Amino acid sequence: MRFASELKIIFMSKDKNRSNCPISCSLELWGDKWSLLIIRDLMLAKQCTYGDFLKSEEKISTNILAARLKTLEQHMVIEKLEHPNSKSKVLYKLTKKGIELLPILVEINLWGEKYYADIPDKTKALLKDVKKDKKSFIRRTIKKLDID
Amino acid sequence: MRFASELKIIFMSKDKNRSNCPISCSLELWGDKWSLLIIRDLMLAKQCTYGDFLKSEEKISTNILAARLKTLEQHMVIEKLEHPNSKSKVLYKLTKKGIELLPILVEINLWGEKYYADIPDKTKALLKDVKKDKKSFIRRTIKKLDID
DNA sequence: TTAATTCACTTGCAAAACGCAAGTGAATTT
DNA sequence: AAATTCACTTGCGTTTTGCAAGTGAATTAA
Repeated sequence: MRFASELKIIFMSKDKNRSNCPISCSLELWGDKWSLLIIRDLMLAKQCTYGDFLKSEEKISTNILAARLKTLEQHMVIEKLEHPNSKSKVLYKLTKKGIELLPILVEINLWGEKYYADIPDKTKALLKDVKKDKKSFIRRTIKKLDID
Repeated sequence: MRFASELKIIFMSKDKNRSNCPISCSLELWGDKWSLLIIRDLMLAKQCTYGDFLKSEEKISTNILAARLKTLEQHMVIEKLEHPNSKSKVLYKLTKKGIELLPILVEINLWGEKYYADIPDKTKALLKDVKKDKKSFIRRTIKKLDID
């Protein structure tokens, strides 16, 4: 099935967009309940293994995780790296395109903080930092993520 | 069924969240391929009828639209108004909570503009304005949406 | 050196969500 | 009075999700 499924990607590359609206196009790629959580994990941890994602609080199921990782990789939002000291482990990290989703995640975080209760202390602390100087927070975080 | 379905909202209010992460909670509410397009339409048009949403380029199907409008209303992101000169029409508009999604939509728009081609001229013009002064754009747009 | 464990996935299957087309009843227009 | 518009609802086939169990390669433990 390897070859067949790769052909599928090349020739049937998920037909036409609904529209050229950048919001609509973006949602077609990562507009679901899981993709941005994967991105979030990578923003916080810089690099994650498959198992790391599974350990996250929201308990994504393994088949969904595999599917999301595949399409995010196909669309170059994330990339795979080989683990420095293990052939059986795989490292995932954000590409530049993925890192640039940070401002979106920041705004979602701020909105969510305003309308949901019992925000974890760790998140609160982070958002306090964000609110002190949003631009600087984003610049600093991107810098951290950018270095290999 | 009116009363029964309202009881359902009160007593069976869609059990537990996956986590208290504000991103995760936000995605549970509007993390799908359609909700933010409804919000987008309301940001641009200020008020929409049911039919207006159906006319949007992305062609949401009517049952999905009805479902999304219901949950967005239940969570007080949008509200219904009676149409000034027709009993058969319904007007939808954003609440304060909904209006405050604007920064998220702006960032999605900017990201999407960067990574997708053939962005409509109207959107390009809007984003040019955004990039000139993001804060001012958001302030002005919120002001416009706020006035009844 | 072999057996157990870990790792990144895949597979099967039931349940839920989606997408399309057609239908409904009240309000409005012709 | 009849036709049309309006905001939905309903039915139904297809797709996606979520859960549990399985797979094979790599690593660790015995």
